[in-house]
Amino acid sequence: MPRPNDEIAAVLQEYADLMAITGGDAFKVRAYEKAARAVAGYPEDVSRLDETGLRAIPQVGRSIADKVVEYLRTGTIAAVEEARARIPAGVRELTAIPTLGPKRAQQLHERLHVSSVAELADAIHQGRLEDLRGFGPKSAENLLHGIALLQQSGGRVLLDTATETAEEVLAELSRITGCVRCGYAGSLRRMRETVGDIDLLVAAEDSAPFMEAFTALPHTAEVIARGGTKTSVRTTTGLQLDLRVLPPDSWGAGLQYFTGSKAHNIGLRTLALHHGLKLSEYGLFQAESGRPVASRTEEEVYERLGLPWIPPPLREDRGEITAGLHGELPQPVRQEDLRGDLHTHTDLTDGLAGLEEMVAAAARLGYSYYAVTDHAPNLFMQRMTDEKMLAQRERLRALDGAGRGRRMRLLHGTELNIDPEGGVDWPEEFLAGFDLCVASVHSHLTLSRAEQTRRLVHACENPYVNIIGHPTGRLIGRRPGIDADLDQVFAACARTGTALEINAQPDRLDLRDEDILRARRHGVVFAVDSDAHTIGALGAIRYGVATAQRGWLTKDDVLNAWPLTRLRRFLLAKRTVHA
DNA sequence: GCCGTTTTCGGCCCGACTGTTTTCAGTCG
Repeated sequence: MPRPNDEIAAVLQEYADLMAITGGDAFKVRAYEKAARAVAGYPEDVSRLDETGLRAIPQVGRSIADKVVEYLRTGTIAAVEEARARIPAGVRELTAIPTLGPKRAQQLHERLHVSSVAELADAIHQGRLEDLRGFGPKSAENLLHGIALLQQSGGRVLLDTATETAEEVLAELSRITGCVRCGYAGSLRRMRETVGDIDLLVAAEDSAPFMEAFTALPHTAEVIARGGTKTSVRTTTGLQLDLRVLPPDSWGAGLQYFTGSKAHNIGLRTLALHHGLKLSEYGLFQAESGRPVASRTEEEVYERLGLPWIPPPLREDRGEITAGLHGELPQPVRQEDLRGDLHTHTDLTDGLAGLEEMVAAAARLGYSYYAVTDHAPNLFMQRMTDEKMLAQRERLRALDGAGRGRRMRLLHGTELNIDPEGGVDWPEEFLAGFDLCVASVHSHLTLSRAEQTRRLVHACENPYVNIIGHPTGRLIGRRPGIDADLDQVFAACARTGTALEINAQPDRLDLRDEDILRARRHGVVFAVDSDAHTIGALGAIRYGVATAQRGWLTKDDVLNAWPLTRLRRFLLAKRTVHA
């Protein structure tokens, strides 16, 4: 189940959507949307706030605070119920169809009594759209197409897929004569966990050759829109790519604008207005004279607004503008800050590469230490035994000793399984032989919230458990993750000196950014781990780093960015307190 | 409905593209 903040945010968003469909005041609609976002991202549990506390949330005023109180008290909001009674849920679902927004969804509902995606498809096939003003043959075609796409997928792809596609296309575009600069923007540059479409930017005097090449790429399955500054295509895998070509002088402003997020940009524009400036994708201008002020680089644009350059993963309107104005923006952890990887596998369990191969690959990444953490025996299909684990330790120690000339030190660890009661695989005497232990939930994913919370807290209290691996167990787009009171878990981590993992595998990214932000407020430290089962998967660490950045973590918050001596002190401290 | 270094009233980001329009509304990002 979602935490109360998400649940309330969803209700507010639904109300906003329903209001938009009924043609309510657009500013009021936006007010509810903004409030929904603010509630979702608010670090405190909204269900524990009173009216005064609620009104301290940005964008929440008297009216919305009243509605939240009403929801918390009764589980429902009368105004939302009224709106629901007027607009069937299916009509709201219609707006998920690309090219169909609230206005046209409402028309379809009013005039054709369409109230679901399926009914819309029927209506189109029966030709009932034809006598509806504003809906021509092209609209009918686009809607059918959109419905098909909607049914095919959620539309969003994982970060690695998006990154790879973007890099391939950019490699093509960068080869075209006249390409001054190119890069990707949008949610991909902000490194959101999933990407709905990819925004590509090119700086060039003449856009034509780029638009031409873009529509002719092998990736391109269909051209959605084509113009002088923007062209959109859909790839063979159904992903939408948008290409914008900008004058080279506008590169910085364009990159800034198209990187977003939308909410971040609204904040910047508002700030610009206070400075008597106007910000668009073409640059920063004097509001009155229209005289250009800055546009060539992002740094320049931010500087003229009185801000330091804000790293894209932070541009989510989570307070980064205010922090920047006050000189309180964190220096986010970078991939080059990582000195090691603390959760990896070999072919002793379910990894695909041998110990020596994984170690060699890690050494090539320039790490100064590296932990091997194969699965423990309670994950029965891995057939782990004490003997196998001890034999691996001997091999690893030999490898570590043999590498005296090399810099990278090896740590022997394991990935323990947290059982339903919070216990782990081995007794403490055996655990004491490891340099570090990761402990993860692999089974019993449907226990109650109270049970999941208790088991994680109990695992934290084990003096040999150093890191909680992929804390929620979610698989993006496939599995929601366990239902636990994460704030209680975070508090337990902070209290016991247990780190939380940011698992870098693109289908996990667990913890996720918003939970990291909350955990950080509890004083938790983190480990950004690849959880690699293959040599190639070691490189996924970049997505973990991005997720850590989105959670505002500095290198001081991340234990595998620490020198080995400090890391060892952290690992041993927990055992020492216990002893 | 929210908000306040121009404001307690009157604003609220803004430009591009599409499709259906003969001048613009809707959608999107």
